[in-house]
Amino acid sequence: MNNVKSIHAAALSWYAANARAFPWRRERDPYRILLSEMMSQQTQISRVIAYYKRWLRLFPTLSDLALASKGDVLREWSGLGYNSRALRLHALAKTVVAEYDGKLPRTVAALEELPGIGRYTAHAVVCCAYRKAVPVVDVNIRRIFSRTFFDVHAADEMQSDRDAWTIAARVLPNTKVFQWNQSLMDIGALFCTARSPKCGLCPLSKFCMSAASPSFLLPVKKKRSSEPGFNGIPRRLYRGRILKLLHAGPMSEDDIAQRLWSKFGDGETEWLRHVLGQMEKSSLIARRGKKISVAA
DNA sequence: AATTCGGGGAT
DNA sequence: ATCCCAGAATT
Repeated sequence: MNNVKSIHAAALSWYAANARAFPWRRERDPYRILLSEMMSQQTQISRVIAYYKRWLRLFPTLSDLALASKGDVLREWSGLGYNSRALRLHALAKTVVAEYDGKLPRTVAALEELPGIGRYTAHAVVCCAYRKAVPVVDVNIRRIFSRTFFDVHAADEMQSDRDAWTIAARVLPNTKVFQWNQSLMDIGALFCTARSPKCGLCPLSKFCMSAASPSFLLPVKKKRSSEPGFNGIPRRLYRGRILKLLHAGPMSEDDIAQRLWSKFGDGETEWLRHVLGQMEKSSLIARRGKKISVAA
C-alpha cells in the first residue's frame, strides 16, 4: 500500500468532477444524514431518493417523527423493505427527544447505542454530518479495498469486514475525508461493481492489484442457505405482503389468507398464524379481538 | 459465526 | 432465475 497517495489523488480528482448528486450530500443536519443512511441500508440508492424527500416533508425533524404513530411511519416506509428499520428509527426519535433534547449525539460510541445504528451508520453520520475524520466501510468500500490491495480472482473474494475496517483506518487521508469516503462509494457503485466491474473506466484501475487478473470475472457459486418459506416463497416476503395488505385497514386472519391465496387450507392457515405471531412479536402488527392491524 | 429481515434493479 | 444492494440485530 505504498501508492496510497496516488490513490487519494485519483479518487479525489475523479470525485471533484463526477460526484453523484444526492440531496443529502449537501446537508449537514444529522437527522437528514441519518435518515439517508438508514434508508440506504441494504437498499440501492436509486430507490431511496424519492422516499427520502417524501419522508422529510412529513417528518421534518426528529421531534416530528417522535410524535408520529407507528402506523404512519410504517406506511411511509412501505415499499422500501426491511420494515423494522422504520420502527427502529421511530424508537430512536423518541429516545433522542427524551434523553438528548432532540439532538443526535456527536460520537460514534453514543450513536451506536441507538436502535438501528451500527458501526457503519455511526461512522457515516460522524463523517457526513460532523465532518470528522473517521473511516467508513460499506460493501462498496470493502470490495474496493479487497480488489485494490489484493489479487482477487472471484466476485465474492473479499477481505473480512474486520480487516476492511483496519485497512480503511490505515489509508485514511489527512484531508478531505468526507470526499474520500464518498468517492469510494461512488466508484464502488459505478465501476468496481460486484458482478461485472468496469475496470477499463475505473479511475483506480492503474493502482489496482486485481484489475489485471485474467480470471477476475470468474463466476462463483456460493452455497446460499435456503430461507424458510411456504410454497417456495420466503417468509419475509409474506411478511411484506401482509403488512402491505394491512395498510388498507384492519382485517381478520381469514381475510388475509383469502387475499394471499384465494383458496387456502389447513397448511396455509397454520403458516399464516406462524407468520402473524412473529410479526406481532416484531411490533409490526397488533391484534384487537379477531381483527389484525398495522401496529399503532 | 450464521441467520433473519424486503423489495426491486441488474445481469 | 439468480445475484445484489451506503447493514443491523438476533441467535
